[in-house]
Amino acid sequence: MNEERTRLDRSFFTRNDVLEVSRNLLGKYLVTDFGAGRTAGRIVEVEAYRAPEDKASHAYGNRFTERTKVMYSQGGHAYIYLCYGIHHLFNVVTGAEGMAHAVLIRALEPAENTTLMLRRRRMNKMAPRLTAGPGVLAQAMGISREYTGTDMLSAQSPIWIESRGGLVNEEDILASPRIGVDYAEECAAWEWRFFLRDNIWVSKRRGDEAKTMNKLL
DNA sequence: CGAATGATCGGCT
DNA sequence: GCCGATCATTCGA
Repeated sequence: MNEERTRLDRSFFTRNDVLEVSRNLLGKYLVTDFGAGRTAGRIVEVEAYRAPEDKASHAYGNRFTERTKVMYSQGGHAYIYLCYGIHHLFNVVTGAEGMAHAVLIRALEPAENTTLMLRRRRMNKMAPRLTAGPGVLAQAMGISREYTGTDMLSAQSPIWIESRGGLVNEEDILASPRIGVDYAEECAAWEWRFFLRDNIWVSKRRGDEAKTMNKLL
């Protein structure tokens, strides 16, 4: 098995098709190193947010505020914000500068230094709740909103994404509506959540999983 | 300046 | 399954 580690290059992120970038992120590795030890996880669940027409996106209608300005930067930057006053959600900015597309990373399969990840989550043993969900995976990886705007293509970035050689088969990628965007009217039905089939680290929420499986199989 | 609202989670029933 | 936590952000007065 080819296990060569290669950081994704700028052109991976600057592509305009955020749905394609989202699917391509499955199977890649999110890595952090803040000096106290490196942690890594394989990306198994993502959601695409496509500005400006996507009502679920913070940049819907090209809304530009202090928080969302990061979304307009060049692909490869990190957009991190606080959700429900508690959880830090990590997104990858994609597209050219000026396009506010983003991919929310929703779940990871722990891959490296699970000891440190468990400690950050104040957990004693391995369980899906370590990294199955956007808020908990950020906590496990040590990611907080102070890193929003970080260019992950910069050599000194403490957060980056790399390939470790394994490929994902297209038929192992399932799709469903995105989680928690019921307010987004017609956009709420768009099946822009992508996840790996039969992977125990994919987040469990709502009963839409079985329906999606039947529909796609 | 005040009020409403989340791209959620985990504990409790 | 339901519900409370908890606060940055946003928008309107």
